[in-house]
Amino acid sequence: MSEIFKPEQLFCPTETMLGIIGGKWKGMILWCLSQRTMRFNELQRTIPNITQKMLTKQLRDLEAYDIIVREVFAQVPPRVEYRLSDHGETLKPILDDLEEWSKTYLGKKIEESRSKQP
Amino acid sequence: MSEIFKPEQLFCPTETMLGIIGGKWKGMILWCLSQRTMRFNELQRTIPNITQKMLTKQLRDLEAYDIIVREVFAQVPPRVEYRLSDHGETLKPILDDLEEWSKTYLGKKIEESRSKQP
DNA sequence: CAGAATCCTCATTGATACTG
DNA sequence: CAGTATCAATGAGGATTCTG
Repeated sequence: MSEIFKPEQLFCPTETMLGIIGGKWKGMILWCLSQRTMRFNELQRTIPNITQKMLTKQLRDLEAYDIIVREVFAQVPPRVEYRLSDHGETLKPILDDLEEWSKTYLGKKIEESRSKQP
Repeated sequence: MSEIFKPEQLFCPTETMLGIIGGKWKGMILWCLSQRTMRFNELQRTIPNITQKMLTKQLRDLEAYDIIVREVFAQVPPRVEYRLSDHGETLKPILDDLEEWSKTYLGKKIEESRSKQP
């Protein structure tokens, strides 16, 4: 997943997708940016425990995949905004579905564990 | 992702989801099993380069998440079949959407790279 | 056939300090 | 503010051997 484009490996579309949104942080970053445009520090404050290094790396990856857009404002102090690209926007319904499925899944799981230990 | 259930960390449904279908192999395994029930060796022959250890581990994970069902037939030689659980079945439309999105994404990417190097 | 057990490598992640 | 740079830890994934 570190090399951004390996056409030989792209025979499986689902794997491509998981390469893009997978990992520990990408889901949360995309969720944040699907709400609105955010600055670097906003993202870091919003996402618990993410380090600067990780946030930077994930943002660079997503940018390379054309999922997000990085806009630099030439001013002091520096200001960099991140937002979903057009590509990224098409991802939103998918992410919503994922969220919906997960909620249902977790709901059932919690129900099950409750009925076992009353 | 190694510990199967950490309720404290499950506040983010999307992350849960990615924990379930993420990783290098789960996508392919789920895709296979969404086609039909398969035996261990069938899966290994179908999925390129996966080792026994990895296949075993991923299958155990998916089983623990209640996404697939493992059925053992008491006979010699041993026979074990894997199939999607009811939970897993609800995942199919999502996987289809992921595949669809990825195809479109890859299509645009190939188009772009073609127009840059004619 | 369907694995379990062991040992190993290397990419991902993290902690910390520094900077234009 | 928005990053780099460096070093250290972790764990996913792999190679190989063995077994009921």
